Amino acid sequence: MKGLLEVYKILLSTYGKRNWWPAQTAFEMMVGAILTQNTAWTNVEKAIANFGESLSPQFIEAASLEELADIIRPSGYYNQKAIYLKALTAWFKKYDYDPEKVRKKQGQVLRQELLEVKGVGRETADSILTYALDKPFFIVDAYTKRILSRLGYELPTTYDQIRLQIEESVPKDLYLYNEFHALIVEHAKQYCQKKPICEGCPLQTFCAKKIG
DNA sequence: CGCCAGGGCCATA
DNA sequence: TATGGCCATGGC
Repeated sequence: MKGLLEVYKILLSTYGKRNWWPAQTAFEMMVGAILTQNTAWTNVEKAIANFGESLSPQFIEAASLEELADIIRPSGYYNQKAIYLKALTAWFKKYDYDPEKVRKKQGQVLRQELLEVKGVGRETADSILTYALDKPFFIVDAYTKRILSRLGYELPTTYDQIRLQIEESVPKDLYLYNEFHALIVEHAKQYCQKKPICEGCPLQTFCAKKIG
């Protein structure tokens, strides 16, 4: 994907450093990654707020599925996500709920482990790896595919093919992956919703160049 | 009222 | 491997 780094630079100069992901702790980040699946972040915020002071792996381990579902109700799919949070927490317990212990393992190994957790698919795994565990894997979400497609890039069919192509096109750097994805989300929210807003779009020139 | 949001699971062919 | 149904709330 030629010119992808240029896209990153334009977005960075336009929106500035994002300093993502909005979470206080690694565990809160992981919880947010589950709750935001196909869900508006504003609803996730309500669910997070409902935990109050008890957003901890210990609380989720002890809580019943019914209690959990009731707390996370605003985030939608609450019955499924309650199960997912339990599964994620059970995985985390193997590391004594200690993010530093998790980070001692290799990224590829952790990715496999995460994909075996019910409710953690590729995008969620890569989000957790990049934003909570310091293991760089480029996150391919709906926004990423939409923007790249509109810029004129031909995208492969599977998630990992797209991810690998992107990773081959930019320096393999945790900080860059972190910022780039955050910038993509910010840009998409402003200009790349279902109905595109090309007026004032900072990628307009680049976009026109690729599409013609 | 209908559409959609920072997906993933499962069954099916 | 690739579709399709399903899950569910809140904002617009």
